[in-house]
Amino acid sequence: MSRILITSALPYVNGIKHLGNLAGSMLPADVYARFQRARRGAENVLYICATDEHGTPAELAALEEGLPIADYAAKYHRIQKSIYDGFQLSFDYFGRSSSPQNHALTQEFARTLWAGGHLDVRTTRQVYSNADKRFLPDRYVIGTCPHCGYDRARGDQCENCTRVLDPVDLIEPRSALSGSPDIEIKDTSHLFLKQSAFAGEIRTWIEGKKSEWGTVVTSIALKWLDEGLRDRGITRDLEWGVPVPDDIADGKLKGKVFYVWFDAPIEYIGATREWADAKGDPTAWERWWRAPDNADVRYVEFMGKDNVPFHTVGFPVTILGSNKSSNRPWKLVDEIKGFNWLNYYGGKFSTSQKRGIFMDQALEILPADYWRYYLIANAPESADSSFTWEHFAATVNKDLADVLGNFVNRVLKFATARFGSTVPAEGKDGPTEQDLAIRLERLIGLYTVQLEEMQFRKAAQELRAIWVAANEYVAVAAPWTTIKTDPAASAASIRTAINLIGLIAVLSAPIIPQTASALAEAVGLDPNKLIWPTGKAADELRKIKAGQAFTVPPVLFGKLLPDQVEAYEARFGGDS
RNA sequence: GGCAGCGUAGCUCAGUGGUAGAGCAGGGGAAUCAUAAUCCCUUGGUCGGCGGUUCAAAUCCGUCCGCUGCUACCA
Repeated sequence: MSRILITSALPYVNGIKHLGNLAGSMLPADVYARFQRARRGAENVLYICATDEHGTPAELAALEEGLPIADYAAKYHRIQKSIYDGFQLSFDYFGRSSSPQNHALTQEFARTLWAGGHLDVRTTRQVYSNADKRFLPDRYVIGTCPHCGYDRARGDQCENCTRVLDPVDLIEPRSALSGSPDIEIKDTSHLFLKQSAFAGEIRTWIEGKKSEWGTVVTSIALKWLDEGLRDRGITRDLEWGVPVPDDIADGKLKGKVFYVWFDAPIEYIGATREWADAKGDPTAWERWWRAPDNADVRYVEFMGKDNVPFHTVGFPVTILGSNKSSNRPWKLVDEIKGFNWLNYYGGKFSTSQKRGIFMDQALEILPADYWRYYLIANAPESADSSFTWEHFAATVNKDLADVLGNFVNRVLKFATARFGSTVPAEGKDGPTEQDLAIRLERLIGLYTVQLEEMQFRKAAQELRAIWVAANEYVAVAAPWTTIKTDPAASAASIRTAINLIGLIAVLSAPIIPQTASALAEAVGLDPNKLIWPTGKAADELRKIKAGQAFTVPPVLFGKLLPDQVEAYEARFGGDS
């Protein structure tokens, strides 16, 4: 059995993430990981994620909270982790890009790249703020736009006229942090990754993946290549980060750290090493990441479209460059699943404007499965998708409460009333059960293919179709009618219907794991041992035997009422 | 400005050359086990506009309009 390595883009440590981050990388990756574990065994799947902790925004956020950056990063790592636990994200390990493991790996990659001639030192001119005592990234310099006169233009781009700027273009430039005009342009040296040398190799690679990867990914990657790959600075003048080792460039870069986009993808490997160390098997990470021991590993990355350039160009250059001088090459990604944006009422989720829903708030309102189902059924796969409370409520009420929840409830309540609390033994399967099995076999096949191909919207549609098929079965079998004339037939229908609940638990588990566990427990299955169906559907419908005790779980999904929807809109800034 | 993606039924979206599809909403019916839930049937679209290629275009090409995003020192 081949193994699958899964990573989702590292959430930035800067505060609490909103639902867009969940929908566009972590949640689909988790669904895929859960599906693959059920299919090929948990030991053949490794799902890795981590907080991305370096960079200017984190340092500034720490200043704002009055915390040392290390404490700030630790705090938000902890907070994010607990929220992801709440959403049932089943990381095998959730690491930190500031870990010692990542420091070591990042420095090792840099040394190898330096030795291989893939890095060089260049002097750049950078804005320095004397008041803030730090270099400022372009966007943290503000001033008057030379083109349109907008007086709060940022150094990278004017938000008013959308023109791309250089900080030196600005009239009356000042620091965006302190507002101080006491800034100057200073020379500073940085390491550059010679990406341009890899343009041909990257293009060949991307072209080869064109039919396999989605348009979001390949079109963004090819756009960068078409515009010409530029070499990229991979160090910064900051305190917090992975230090550039002294043995690179004769110590000329002493005191500088690597650019967050250099060390963040390496943390995929770093976090795997954290995982290996944590479980006391310190070389286990290499069996996933390095040839030849990882020959059976397929590596899949999940990310939003903003991350695509770094995963199709930057990180691959790091890997390919290092591999040129290694007899144990690093794993290059096999498949990239990219997502568009989840919008909020057609606009962006916005922290500053208090629009949209943050993950901690979402969990306060409703359990994880409500969000997980909605976000997978409406995943921004082919285009941006838009969250509205009306749509959310309609989806939850119809699909989860009416179609799934009510099915379980109607079957188990009727069964308890007529047959007690164990699965009845009477009666035999007939043509109705055969029809059901034929239908399920087809639906399970379609659903499995969609999950395997990571078509999440379609997968959710197929899962829903399975729930509908369950309702159709009981409507045709009508045990409430047959109970009057042919109690054995009624018993057989109920036995099949209870097995349907068990099967639904297995099939639903990747998307709605908490509900799946509740269903499994209700019909006497071990929720930790749900195996993906591979055999005949008819056999799947006979797994739960006569005499098995079952319980009626509390109502699985409540409905969102119109006045609640209105209240949420008011609270979260929805405008309908 | 340049580039990319999108524009299909009231809503959310499939469909990439061969007689327009799904779910929801709307309408009709059945059933009464169940969270008044379910099941069946059904109304509804000149596939953004215009032009072209083709025996045949939602699908390919051109052009225009609209929405969204990206444009490399935010990540």
